[in-house]
Amino acid sequence: MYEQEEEKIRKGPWTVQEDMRLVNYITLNGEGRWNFLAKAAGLRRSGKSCRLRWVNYLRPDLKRGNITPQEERLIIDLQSRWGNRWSRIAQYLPGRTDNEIKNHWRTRIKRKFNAGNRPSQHSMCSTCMPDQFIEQNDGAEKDRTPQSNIPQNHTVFHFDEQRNSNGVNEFNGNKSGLFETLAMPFQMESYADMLSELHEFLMEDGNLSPFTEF
DNA sequence: AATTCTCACAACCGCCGGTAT
DNA sequence: CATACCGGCGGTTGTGAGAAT
Repeated sequence: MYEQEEEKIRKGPWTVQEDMRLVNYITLNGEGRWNFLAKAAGLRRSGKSCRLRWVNYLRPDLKRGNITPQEERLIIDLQSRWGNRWSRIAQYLPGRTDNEIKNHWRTRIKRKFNAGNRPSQHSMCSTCMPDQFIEQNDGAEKDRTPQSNIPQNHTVFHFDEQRNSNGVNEFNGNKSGLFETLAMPFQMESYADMLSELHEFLMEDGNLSPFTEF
């Protein structure tokens, strides 16, 4: 009875323990094979759910902080070109996820449009999105490797870091998840630091490993 | 102070295409 | 070739937080 309940796939918000388990497992073993990963990490989650949590929230290369005006203009331009191809659009905004862009579009940009403030289409082409750049990447559409065909030194990717009034990089406080709810007193400069602190914590704690039940 | 409304976003769902068997 | 499985995508929903009343 209870054991059957235990076996059920969990849904809903992720707990700190689940986040830690997932981060720890992927850091040690890499991502992919999500269904296997979910079981191997001892998570009572679907592979899909694990992938989503990692891709949209826990990935180390995510850019945290508000969408900048430059990024917003890029989103508007790319959306006008390609429609709701969010994953494709996300490839041109390093550190941003398709989910994040989609949410931003729906909740902010679209509302602005509905209010009659729609900017002219391709409004940023001449400044931030040279045709040469567009064409180059259109031509490489089949190459689905994110960022693999993005010119490293192109100005369009030189977005400023989101900084707060103290000039410190903003680590956006999301409503739920590892960063806000961790009880540990992390003083982190970057996600990499957080990961190493997390690993230290896991090793010291001794109660949590990817293979122990909780 | 209490209630209602609005907004933002994390997470789920269903579908589709690619790959393995 | 047929089927099953998996991962990725876009659409949608649920919910917490803050603002407005």
